[in-house]
Amino acid sequence: MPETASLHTIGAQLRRARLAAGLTQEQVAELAGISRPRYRDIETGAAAARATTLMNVARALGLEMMLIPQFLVPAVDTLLSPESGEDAPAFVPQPEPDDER
Amino acid sequence: MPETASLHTIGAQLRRARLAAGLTQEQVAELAGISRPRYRDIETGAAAARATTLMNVARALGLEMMLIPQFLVPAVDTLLSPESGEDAPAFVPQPEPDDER
DNA sequence: AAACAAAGATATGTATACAGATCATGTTCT
DNA sequence: AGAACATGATCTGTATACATATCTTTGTTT
Repeated sequence: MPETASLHTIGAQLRRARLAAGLTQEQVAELAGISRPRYRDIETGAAAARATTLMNVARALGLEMMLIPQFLVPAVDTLLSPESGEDAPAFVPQPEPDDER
Repeated sequence: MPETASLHTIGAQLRRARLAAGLTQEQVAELAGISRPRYRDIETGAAAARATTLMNVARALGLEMMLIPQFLVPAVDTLLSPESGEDAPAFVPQPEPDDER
């Protein structure tokens, strides 16, 4: 199963976002509502999460899972590449805010 | 767990993409390497797929799963809104309709 | 040094995503 | 009308995502 590559790619992205946010694995796991061993497996690419779990983890890290038409991927990558999340650390939304002000 | 809403949102997106591509559930299932009953459950939001399975299904439909920083979501949505169907079958998804049935 | 915190890792048990088979309910055609 | 096709739906069994507990390792701090 060459899906291992995808798992590793996702995991690396999560790890980068987590370190950028200054959070521990345990903190992200709790924010996402999963256990630390499970988050570790996801971040290291050792196991695949469910789509819903990945969405919760992503939100805990300030990311949103989206399905992008393939022909728009280069454009989206351009949006992503020049800048990363503002380096201002120290707070991350919770999974499923449910309400907006 | 109101993750049911997320499941239905994803499923509706897959269904729109599938119909726009003129594919049957069975064709998408085969392209994605899963069974038809499983694809049906995913498309109808009856069950959550694994992240890897969702990626395979998305690719079969010309979509790519991406993790987008939340502050960039509006910009990406703008990219998505004007066009989307690439060629043959003319069907243009609306900005965010509910569900069709 | 010891103490602590964060991450790596394994084991056991449960929930659920999967395959494959089967049957029913529409649709849309000659 | 039937026939072919697409979808909805349920069942049995297997693979794996999950929780929880425990232990080790590495890195940092006093």
